[in-house]
Amino acid sequence: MHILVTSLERGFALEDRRDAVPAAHSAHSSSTSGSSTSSATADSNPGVRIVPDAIGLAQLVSERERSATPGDPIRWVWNSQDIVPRLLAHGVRVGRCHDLRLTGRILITAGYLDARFDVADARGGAHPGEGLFDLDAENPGTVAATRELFEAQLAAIEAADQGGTRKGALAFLVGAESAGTLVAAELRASGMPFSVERHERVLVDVLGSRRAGGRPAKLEAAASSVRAALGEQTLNVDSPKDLLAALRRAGLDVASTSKWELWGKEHPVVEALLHYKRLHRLFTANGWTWRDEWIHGGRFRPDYVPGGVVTGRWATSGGGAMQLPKEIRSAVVADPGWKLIVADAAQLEPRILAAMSGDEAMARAGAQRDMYTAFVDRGVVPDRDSAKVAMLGAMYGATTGQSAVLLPGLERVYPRAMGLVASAARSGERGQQVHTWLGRTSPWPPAEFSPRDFGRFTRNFIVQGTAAEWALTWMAGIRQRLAKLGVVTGGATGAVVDAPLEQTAHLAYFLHDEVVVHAPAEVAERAAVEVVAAAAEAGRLLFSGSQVTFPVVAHVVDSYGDAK
DNA sequence: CAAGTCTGCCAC
DNA sequence: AAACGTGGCAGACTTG
Repeated sequence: MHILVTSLERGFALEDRRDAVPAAHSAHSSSTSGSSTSSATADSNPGVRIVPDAIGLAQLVSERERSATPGDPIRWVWNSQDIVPRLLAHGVRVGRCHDLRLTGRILITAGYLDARFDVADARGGAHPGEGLFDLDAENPGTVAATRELFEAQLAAIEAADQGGTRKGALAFLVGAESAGTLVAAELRASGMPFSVERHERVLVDVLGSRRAGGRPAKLEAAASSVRAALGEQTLNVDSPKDLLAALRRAGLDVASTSKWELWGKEHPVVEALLHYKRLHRLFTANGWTWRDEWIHGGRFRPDYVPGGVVTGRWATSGGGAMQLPKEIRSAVVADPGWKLIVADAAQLEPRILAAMSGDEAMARAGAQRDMYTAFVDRGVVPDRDSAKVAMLGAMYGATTGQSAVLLPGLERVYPRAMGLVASAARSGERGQQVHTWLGRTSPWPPAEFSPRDFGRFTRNFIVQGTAAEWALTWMAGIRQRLAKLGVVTGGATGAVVDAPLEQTAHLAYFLHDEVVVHAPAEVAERAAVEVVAAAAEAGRLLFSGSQVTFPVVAHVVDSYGDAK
């Protein structure tokens, strides 16, 4: 059963759809069908209900979720960005949804859906200028417009999947993308446990004590060391321009002040400056100011942005969540009586390439626990480090350096895999679109573009984007599996809605190919098993028949810093 | 002086 | 002044 929800400032409208699979409809003749449905009102359409606020909606959603059964599941249709966080604020979780905004973006980028259905424009298909998600109780025509948008999306997905090589891939992608919105909202709602005390220990150890209005002692000392090494007592170390000039006066042949350029240069200032840079970075990016802004109530709550990257990867907004340096991960600590499960997928992108290319030889390597070691055993590369560099170079489009040297070896042994990324690169160079495994489509190049650069982009897009699809599938599976572990501190088990986030094992952090789960200690080992199992299941769901495996290393620890 | 751009570094 | 993909962010620097 589909249940369509539109939101507004003062309340919500909700419409039941009893037909799980809509009958054939005229998604592309909205100008006529729209006029006939736009007059629908709550009175004339008994399927439409209007609730005054988020609490009312939460109650309704909760009731419907409880009534759902495995044989009669509910799929909520909405802009989850607007609605899910408000439901979570009232303690209500849902099982499945269809996100209109992210689905629309996928379909429109691919050219499967007319751009006039773009939710981002906040216009209903048949009602230009009318806010899709700005429903007014006196203007329930918006419900009809939203329903029309949904049906147009379903029709576009159906048509694309019929024409695609793998039936149902796009529908699966839309489901995974939508599930991602639920995961993202729950990640933010639950947050990652973070110990201010442990963080303080790191800062004091590395930087010295916090000093009101000033810089900590060790940071100042490091700056002084740089000035001393350069013999320039008044140098402003934080000014790249001044620093570069000072370095050159000291006889260093450098064109910038960056680490890679300093590295290896013979001069006493190098070590001092690299040390200062490390301290300065910690101070500015993850120091006291960062903590005051982002850590509240023992939780780090970054704002995850599903689909925030063109490839389908997530982005985050605020707090630098996806750059959390290893240096401060020791401050991520489980609550008393709880554990963290830190899990990361081993060599995810090479495995993705092996699976999606159907390269038998690479798939055999991908069936091994350590794919890179399998490359070495095969005699493709001399050592494991070379294997890693070569694979990354192949997926990024390296043309020089060590990885480029190793490429011919890879091409000889793994022709189909290398051929796939080379083909994607050629498409980009010609200004064409490419597709991930599940059918996410790359954007068109800008009017002025460098063929070489855009080729490298599309080369990487297919692998990075498919890896993101695997990760979405993995997390959606983890979410479902953790919910089944049930409520430990009381209440019923089973239905998602009955497992409040704060009381049961939940996802706490995500980083492309890595997750952190926060779980009561008594279910931590079981949660770790589920995380590993969800990875294997994600592999089967995406690449049924492939021998490539997706091993996950899961550590049950008290602190993120204790994992590897 | 606010807004935009550049530099450099963190993550994958 | 990066080579070799995707990002976010702080602080310096530039511009209107």
